[in-house]
Amino acid sequence: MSGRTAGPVRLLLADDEHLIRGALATLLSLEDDLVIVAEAASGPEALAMARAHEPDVAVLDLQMPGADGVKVATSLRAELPGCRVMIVTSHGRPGHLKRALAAGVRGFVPKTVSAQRLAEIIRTVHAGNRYVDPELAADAIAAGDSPLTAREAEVLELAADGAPVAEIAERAALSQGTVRNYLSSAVSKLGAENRHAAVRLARERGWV
Amino acid sequence: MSGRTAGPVRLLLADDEHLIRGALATLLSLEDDLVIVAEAASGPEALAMARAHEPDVAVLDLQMPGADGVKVATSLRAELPGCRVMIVTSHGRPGHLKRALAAGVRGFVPKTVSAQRLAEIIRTVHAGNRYVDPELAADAIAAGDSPLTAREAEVLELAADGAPVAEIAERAALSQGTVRNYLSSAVSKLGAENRHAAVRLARERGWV
DNA sequence: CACTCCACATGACAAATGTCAGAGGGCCGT
DNA sequence: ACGGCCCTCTGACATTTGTCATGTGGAGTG
Repeated sequence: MSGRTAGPVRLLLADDEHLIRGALATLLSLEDDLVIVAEAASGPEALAMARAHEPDVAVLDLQMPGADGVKVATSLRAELPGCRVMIVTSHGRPGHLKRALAAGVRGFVPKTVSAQRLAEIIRTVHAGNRYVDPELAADAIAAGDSPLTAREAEVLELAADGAPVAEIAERAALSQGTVRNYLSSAVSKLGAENRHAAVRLARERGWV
Repeated sequence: MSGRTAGPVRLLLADDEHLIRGALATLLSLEDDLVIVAEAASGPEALAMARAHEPDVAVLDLQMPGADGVKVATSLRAELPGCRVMIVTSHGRPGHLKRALAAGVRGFVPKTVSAQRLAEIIRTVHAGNRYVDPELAADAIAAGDSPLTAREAEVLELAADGAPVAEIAERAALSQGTVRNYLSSAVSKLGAENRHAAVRLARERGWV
């Protein structure tokens, strides 16, 4: 019993880029067994549309205003367990994949695939299977697990926008010395030159 | 005499995201007066395709592997003066617009427009007019001109990836003291807290 | 229970960075 | 020719980081 037993797969399409979303909607509609029942241009809108139309599969862009694809996926998972969620993205950072999988996403594909291929993957996901782009999966595996402790990651994240230690300490409710220690250990664990390089590395690997 | 006097507008479509490019190609083909004569997935490929097919209008994505849209536009301008170039982008930073216009780009639109609208804009550009998304234009105007001197901008750029002063000094062939002075004045001109915030600001406004 | 992580802290020191003042030379416009 | 920018440099100083040693206390595990 995967969604409806017969009939077309009912899709929700969410992407803030009208051009892409419209084009995609047209192309996917060409497939006999796929029908777009709703479109959205932002995270919250996607959520609302999903509630209203209860699609079989939600195809979400990763980066949207309001709430990103993963956040939407998390909410969807709770509210509409019958709705499979898949994410389509331009920038395939390993971290996004990890977060997405943790949020119960069933499909994760880069926008470099063809519409044909996407349609196939939608069917795969609808059938109850999972699909992850092999390339992205390989990256994620190569990146491995974060060597950072929770606090180190938190402090590193607060340091991301170039804030001085004093501000980080305040925002994390830590002493400045502690912040510097965490930063220092994070930097050395990542083998980075300084905190900024460390932030970049951690971002690339999805550890923040 | 703009391109061919009659007949359909011959288009080159360049975008590294197969999904988008394919979808776009299909949608634009629906317009009677537009025909896609070539597609490309990278900067160099776009250039090669343009040489081979001499399209009337080249629709380029801003971010592509190999060479970004603006670089391609610059080359195209030199090699195929008859080919109008327009840029389509997801991320509309004012700086990109400025660079694009300087490279002789005739149209600059965000991917949030509809395909219908894009088709109209393609016609506008083909007719010899220019088109710039009003929103992006407003941002660019609001950002104004850079208050940074050439050197300040250069040093700030070298500082962008978190390199230490010593390295910046070496790469710019300046003394460390000079580098710190430039950095300092750039930071104060931009009203930033530190060099990193300054880099971010300058990037946003297209001053680097 | 001992052992090992982790969170959190302090204090001290070296290195990097930010800020000032000053100073010479070049280019441009009036 | 003069004043006004910009480029370049130096030296000195305060502040901010990065690094290290070291300590306490809690949580989890063998």
